[in-house]
Amino acid sequence: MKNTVPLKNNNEFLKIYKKGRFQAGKNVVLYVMKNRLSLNRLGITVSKKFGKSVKRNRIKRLIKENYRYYEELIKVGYDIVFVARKNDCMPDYFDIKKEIKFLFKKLDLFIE
RNA sequence: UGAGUAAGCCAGAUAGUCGCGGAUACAGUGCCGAAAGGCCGUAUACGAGGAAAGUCCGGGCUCCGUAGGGCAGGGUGCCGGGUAACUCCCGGUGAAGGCGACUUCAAGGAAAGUGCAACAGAGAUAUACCGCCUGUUGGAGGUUGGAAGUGAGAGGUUUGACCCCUUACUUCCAAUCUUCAGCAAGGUAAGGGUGGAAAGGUGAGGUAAGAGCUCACCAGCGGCAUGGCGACUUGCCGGCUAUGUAAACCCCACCUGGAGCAACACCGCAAAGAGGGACGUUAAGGUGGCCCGCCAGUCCCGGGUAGGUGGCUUGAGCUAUAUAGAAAUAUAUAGCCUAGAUAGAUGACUAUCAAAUACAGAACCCGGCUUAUAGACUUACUCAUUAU
RNA sequence: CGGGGUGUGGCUCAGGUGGUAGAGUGCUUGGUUCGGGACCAAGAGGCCGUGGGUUCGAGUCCCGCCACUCCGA
Repeated sequence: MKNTVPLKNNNEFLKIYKKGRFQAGKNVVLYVMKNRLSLNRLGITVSKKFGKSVKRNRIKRLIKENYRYYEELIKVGYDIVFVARKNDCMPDYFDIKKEIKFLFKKLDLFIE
């Protein structure tokens, strides 16, 4: 991931939840805020309520993989946070892919 | 063939494309830096589990100055062995369950002492309500004996009265038996009916009625002998009966200082810990409950950062073989190096295999236990049925 | 990652020393009132988080799980 660094601090997450734009999907919620850098910063959050550690790791990996797929197609200079939502059945790779495409479109992040 | 018991093993594989982590090697007159080095790039091999989980035990390691003794507290609890250690493992003993293979068991002491045992029941750790028996008092009835009276008969003296004998009936007295009622009386604990439990069980003798009162067998207790390292087994003898509960206090034996890698050590940042104040050798303080012992300093106060490095993976390690042992396990030899992250690396897609799906993700490290778990396989054994 | 704590009527909590599980509030019914509230009386509602064990008998004692929650740089 060339243009992306991970987002680490808790207060950065809080800032994005408070001031950023968001769009909710079935399995994930996407928060987006402009930063003044020439890169994107990515954060993924999964709460303990989602499941045990295997499930939490699984959803994180699926989101990361899909972000990697779309990375070159989206605009630069944003903080992006994904929040996994608890659902009855575990989503697979293609569910997440579809949903992330939909969310990016809604928040107008694709390069024209 | 069916049903079952025990032990063990695997935890998708192969190929391709993209992606992640640390390690090693290489390269670029690349970027940052005074340098050490870091970042970017390429290649190579490696990269979660049988439970990584729960954190229930044990140990290593680190710090608390030392980690000593005693008390308290906590833990363990049939016997022998294994181990660094254990609440673990192996083998055995006993008890319980199963037709059996086999499984399960916190399995020391209740005769050191204390506590508790609701309700029910006559009575709850010994008692005596009912009952049974004896004694005694009274009533009723039967039998026997005696006395009196009446009637009848016979006899004697006879006019008769009267006397004697026999028999029947009535009354009274005594003895005895049966039965009923009572007793501030005694004996008894077989029977009643409650309860989880009523001071051994069954049968016979015995007795006024009964009772281990006596005897036989059984259970339990003690002693001796036998076999065994031992738990214990088997046999003989003795006394004659001992409620349950110790996952109630307790007694006995053994073990046990506390805290945890967010321990801890070093570096850096910061106006600043190389600071200030208080107490002190008769004392106070520390030793994470107390005392003794020991120590020589101890205690209190105020700000910020929450960064980096080490600890961090070569270890009670893994594999193979041999030897010792019944086994757990130990020893020897040879070979191997097999995650080490720090917001936290293993993922995605395609194809093939009949199918790829369970529980589930290392965080200082080991040995166990417990719990979760789709499917597939191997070995040994038991029972039932059929055929030979 | 490590160390603790708590689960009892719908809700907030007692009971923890083995012997029929209780309080307040809420709910239902009746009374009182013209009606409501307040008040009075009666009642329902619990296998004490869950699975075993010890015991004659566990909410209580012991062991294993589950859920929630607090603390530690």
